[in-house]
Amino acid sequence: MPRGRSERTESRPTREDVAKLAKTSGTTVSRVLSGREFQISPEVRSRVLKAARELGYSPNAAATALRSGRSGMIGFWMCLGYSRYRSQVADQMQRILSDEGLAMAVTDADHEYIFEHSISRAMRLPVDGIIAFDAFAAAGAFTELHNGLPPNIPFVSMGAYWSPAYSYVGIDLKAGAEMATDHFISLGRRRLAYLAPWNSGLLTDGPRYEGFRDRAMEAGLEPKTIAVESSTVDSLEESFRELQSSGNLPDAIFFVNDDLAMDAVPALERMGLCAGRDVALVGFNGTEGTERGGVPISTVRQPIEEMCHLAFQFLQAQWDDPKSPVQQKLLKPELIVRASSGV
Amino acid sequence: MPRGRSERTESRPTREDVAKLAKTSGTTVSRVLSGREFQISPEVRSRVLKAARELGYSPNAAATALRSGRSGMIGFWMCLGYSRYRSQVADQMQRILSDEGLAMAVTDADHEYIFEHSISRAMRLPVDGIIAFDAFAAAGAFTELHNGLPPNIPFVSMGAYWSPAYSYVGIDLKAGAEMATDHFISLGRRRLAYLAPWNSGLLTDGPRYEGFRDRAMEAGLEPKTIAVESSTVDSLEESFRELQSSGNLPDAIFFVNDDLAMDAVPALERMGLCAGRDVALVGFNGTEGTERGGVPISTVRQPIEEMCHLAFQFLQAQWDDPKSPVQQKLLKPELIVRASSGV
DNA sequence: TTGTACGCGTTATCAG
DNA sequence: CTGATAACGCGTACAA
Repeated sequence: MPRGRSERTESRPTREDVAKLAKTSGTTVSRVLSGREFQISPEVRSRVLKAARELGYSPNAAATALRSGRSGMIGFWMCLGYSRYRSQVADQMQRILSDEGLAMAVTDADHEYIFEHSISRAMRLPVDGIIAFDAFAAAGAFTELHNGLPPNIPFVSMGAYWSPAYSYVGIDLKAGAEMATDHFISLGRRRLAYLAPWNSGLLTDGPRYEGFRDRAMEAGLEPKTIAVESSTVDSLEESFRELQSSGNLPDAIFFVNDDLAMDAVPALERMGLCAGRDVALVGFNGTEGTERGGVPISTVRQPIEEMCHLAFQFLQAQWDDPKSPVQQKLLKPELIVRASSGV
Repeated sequence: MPRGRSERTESRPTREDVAKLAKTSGTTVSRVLSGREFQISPEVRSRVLKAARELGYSPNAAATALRSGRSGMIGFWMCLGYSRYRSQVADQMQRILSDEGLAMAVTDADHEYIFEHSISRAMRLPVDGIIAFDAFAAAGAFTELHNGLPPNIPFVSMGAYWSPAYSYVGIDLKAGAEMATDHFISLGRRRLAYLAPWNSGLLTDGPRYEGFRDRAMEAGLEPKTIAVESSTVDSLEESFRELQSSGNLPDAIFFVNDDLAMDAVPALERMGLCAGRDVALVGFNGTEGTERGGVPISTVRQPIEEMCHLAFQFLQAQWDDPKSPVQQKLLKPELIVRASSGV
């Protein structure tokens, strides 16, 4: 279907095209389509609506954002990639923003070393604010970019990483790891291990490892680590069998995330071992699904809802008063004890 | 809200602010920061750079997009949410776009019934093109929105759903399901079942189910279905045990996705059964990870790379010539036979 | 090599 | 209720 009889080229129709077709002014077109309750005569309104449909008109987002100064979009920086936890967080944030009439644009917070590039790409989006979730270098890169100045766009980071220069809702992962480790110790477990994928960079580094290591050592125990190849039942089984054959299978394992802990149950079963009895397991994140199952998984639950709500509040504070001081809060996770750590 | 006259408020610095501080013109500022190779005297260049840093200036994305007509952003509509497959597709697309100097903004393609709302939210972003992946109602809603006109913004859908009115790279899921089913039959399996989560809407509907059902019936077999509660080992085990106790355990199961198939292996083991021997398994999507493992999973592999590359090419075609005809291609998946379907 | 001037498509203000 | 008109911040032809 060819475009209407106007002399326009094949480019996108503008407000004025609609106005001409509806025999009215551009202003009126905007008013009708704005959604807000203006006083418009029914005839004009319907003419505008008809013309807009006919031309397939939709407002130019860039122009709207430029003129109004707001886009109704929040940039959400996170690592795309397979994780139940991330998925839940994104979902929760989406829900909060949606309730506020805001939309969420997710941009990939790549890997650390190309973050500078990544950040400039993400900046190509007109957003009213930015929330960075578990984005390692986000806060740092942002600091770098603004050279110590307050950011010219509301920015909040949340999750595992943050920069002292900006608002954040952090999670005290180390405290979580300590809880899990203390839990093992109080249960009388003596051969503790911390398990993470070998290539995650989290095996012998980061707050989870540190919390585990410190508490284990304080208790006079050796803080062993287990590197796995990937997040699969088979990979776990392989690692466990190796340890078993060398007589080094732990009696308690703290996992870097719940997905691994959940897969460990069938892995142990294949070896004739019982999670909770032979080996105590504690996962991390408090992912949905850990509670269901033949062996419900003990886990260190992240306060996802609180984190997201707070992050949004911190953003709102910056809207209300651009020169308000940074707001920073460190949340503690919560240990949830279930069958997998021994009855 | 006081609009700054000559005296700036606390709002974001503009090009002119930088120009003033660097004692030059806005044009020069743009030229220096544009990245392109303009002839600028070293002194002026460094003054501009310094001033920009000092003010924490970054160009207004909306203004840039409005003026240039391009944002360098591609809107990627997909369902956020836990799935290895989706994750891989997003990653692949991100890579392709990144290589082209483009950025990707992911917006959640919600649930079907609120898609109209969802689409208008996504439209608030100035993007140079839109790729919709496995977004059920995207194509339909787009059609609705444009009332049969060519979309005023390059649009391509890819994956399981599409609209005949627009460019798409579809995947023939039904053909994939047929391959899997034929495979079972050729192996001599007679008690076939198709397994999906009960709440996915895919259990007795959609091309996967249809392909399975048709081929099973053509072979004179009863096309049974298995509804599971969730994607966990435990949930699968429960379903299997129920079937077993009523003497209805199939000897071949076709899964709606690989994640479920992978979890089925340990679930069967818990029951003393062996995947591949007692029950043949075929997954769906060809997810990374299916090939590794004690029992490598047979799967119907989606041509992720080809799909993404083609979708991008179709987008490019619309940039090169906005009135180019729609391009549509249906890709066939590929059956990959591994141990899980019986040696 | 640098600067001036215009307009991208929209929203907001202010007259009628 | 409706319609001119002035920005919003930037890219770029054109002039100097």
